[in-house]
Amino acid sequence: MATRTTSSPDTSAHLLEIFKALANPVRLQVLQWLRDPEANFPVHHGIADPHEVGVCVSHIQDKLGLAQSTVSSYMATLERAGLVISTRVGKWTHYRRDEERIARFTAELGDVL
Amino acid sequence: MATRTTSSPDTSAHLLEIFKALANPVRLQVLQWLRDPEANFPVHHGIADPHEVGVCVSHIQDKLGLAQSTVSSYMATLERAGLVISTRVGKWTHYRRDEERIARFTAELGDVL
DNA sequence: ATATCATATCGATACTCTTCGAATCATCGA
DNA sequence: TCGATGATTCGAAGAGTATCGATATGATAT
Repeated sequence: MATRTTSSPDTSAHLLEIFKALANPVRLQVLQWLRDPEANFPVHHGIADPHEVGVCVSHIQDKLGLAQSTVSSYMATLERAGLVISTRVGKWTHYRRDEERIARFTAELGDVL
Repeated sequence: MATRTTSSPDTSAHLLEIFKALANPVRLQVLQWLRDPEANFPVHHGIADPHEVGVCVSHIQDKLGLAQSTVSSYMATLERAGLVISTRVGKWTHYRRDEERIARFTAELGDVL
């Protein structure tokens, strides 16, 4: 039985926010990289597996080659859209995909689009 | 047997173009209105059913209350993204959803996102 | 406490998008 | 062919986004 843990009505405004977040090549790329953290990022300093906590901002920044402030702001945008979840472990902020909400988005998109 | 008529590989660039087209409240709204032309727009002057040809720009413009040039440009954006199809009947340009491509987009989004 | 490291926020600048009105193009009817 | 009507294209003003460097916050270790 798949109980819906996270609840949020996916309003039209929120739908728009998701599309805006995805309408940028860098953010879209990062989201896709995060599908397979081990394949796309170096392992983090002894921290548990990346599927748990995610990938820290510095690694994403290294791979993108953009300013740190830029990356931070992009990740915040993705988080506001509900596409990623941030977890702070010590001084590192890790981001991982919110698979549940992404799945719900792609699944229900046909009904609302 | 569902044969794929329209072929286009849905490249990452095209995916981005779709998201950009959808990342605007007006364009998103029009696309949703076009799901049910009869319910959302007045019937056009004797022309066949709106599912065939679609809705003409003037009707969309009336409903939106934006300048005609603006509406025209929005519809062109939606068309470039492959979300609508335009059909010229006399002096009227009609737009309807490209249901096949929209369906493919929503169906395959889970794989690519 | 303080120095240091990872992130986040702020302020500026360049670029893109939104939206308009005016000019142009296309089609129909007289 | 001419004038009217619908649509597209063009050029401009304002709003929003991308991106940076500088500064601020939060955490760790000394």
